[in-house]
Amino acid sequence: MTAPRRMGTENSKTRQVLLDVTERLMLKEGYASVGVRRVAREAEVAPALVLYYFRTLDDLFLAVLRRRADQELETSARLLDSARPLRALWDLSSQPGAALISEFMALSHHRTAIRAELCDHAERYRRLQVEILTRKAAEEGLPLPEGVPPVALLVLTTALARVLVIERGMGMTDGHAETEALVERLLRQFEGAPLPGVADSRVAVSGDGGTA
Amino acid sequence: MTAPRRMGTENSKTRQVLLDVTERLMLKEGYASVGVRRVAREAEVAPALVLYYFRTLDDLFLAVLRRRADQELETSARLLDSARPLRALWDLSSQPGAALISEFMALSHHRTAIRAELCDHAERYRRLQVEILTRKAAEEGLPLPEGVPPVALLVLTTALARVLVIERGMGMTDGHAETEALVERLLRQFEGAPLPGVADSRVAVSGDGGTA
DNA sequence: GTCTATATAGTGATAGAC
DNA sequence: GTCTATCACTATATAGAC
Repeated sequence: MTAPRRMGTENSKTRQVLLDVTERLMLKEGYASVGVRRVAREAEVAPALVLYYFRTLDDLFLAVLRRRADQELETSARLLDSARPLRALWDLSSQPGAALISEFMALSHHRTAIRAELCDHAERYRRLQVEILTRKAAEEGLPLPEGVPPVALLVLTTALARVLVIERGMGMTDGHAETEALVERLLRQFEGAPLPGVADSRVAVSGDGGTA
Repeated sequence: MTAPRRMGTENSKTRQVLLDVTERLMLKEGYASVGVRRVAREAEVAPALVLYYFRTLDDLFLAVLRRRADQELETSARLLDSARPLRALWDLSSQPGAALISEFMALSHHRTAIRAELCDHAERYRRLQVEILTRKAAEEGLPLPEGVPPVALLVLTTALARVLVIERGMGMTDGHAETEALVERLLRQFEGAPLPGVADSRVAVSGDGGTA
């Protein structure tokens, strides 16, 4: 029954710096480069201070994940609720920072506490997006392809963007230009699509963009 | 000028076991779970034996990567050269073992020797597939969508399959059924597509599959 | 709130016996 | 070909001074 260890407050500036440093480190050098000493060095504080704000390394990772998850939920909700939700989703998922979630996926292989949090976030994130897309599809003229469930469109879009971001970060660019051109063409088709119910509101993957 | 350290031969059975163990470990618990002692324990040998076959841990990772890369090149070349190359590609990329490359991508963030090898493999892999797909598209009746560069089709297919494999491995299945149904529908369309040049050989993402 | 010092356990890698 | 023993280093985490 020893006294509980002391711990820093949530709104400390140092705490934010530690979160920033960890996030940057994960993106640049991968989760394995994150350690008490390394984070402390980058933040220019003593190693013990890291464990003053975060009891364990897992807590540090979890805090970074939660902050990012909240931010993603907020940003995506705002952007998706626009005139061009699909393009917004594509742009959002194509940001370099989107690679952070992939890093957490890799990390979660051997940190089970993180897997739970990550699965939870992914589920909430996807459901929120489906809800917004579906609502917009019902309410407005809807720039969305018919016959494709919003959730499938969501998975496809985010998956493709995510892989491109990761490959780009590794210096792989083979086929990216062609793929991005294809996405751009599809997005334009959705955005320029006529009202639902019209015959050629379908989305042709091939073709010159018109109905010939 | 000390004598070089001793080292095992390429075709040793123990060596193969160590490679198997490492690959399995990476898939199940992530690259961070791979260590000299852990691999030795799983293979039921002494830790020093791992470093007898692989001078450093990097060498072990590289050997696993190279074996997998060679195997992927061979398998994909064989499968892609079939009547339904796209479906073959999809099935191949959807195997659980495909997650290994993702794990190496994460690992390569802080092991530069691995990044080079991985980029090299990815480039050769993609080019081989493009070459086969393009050749088949030219030679045969071609079950391929027009207006979409083979390389873009390749990136799209492998990216989507990869993300689904990873998510499945984490227990996330949200939207997978709908996405797989969409892929299945597209694959069927390609396979059942008439000869190129015909008006409706285009690929409709929406619609009931016919030209209505 | 931040530090120094340290406990305890882990790591990759090496030398040399069998 | 496989082992035991060990070196040098790093890891997370804790205790307690300032």
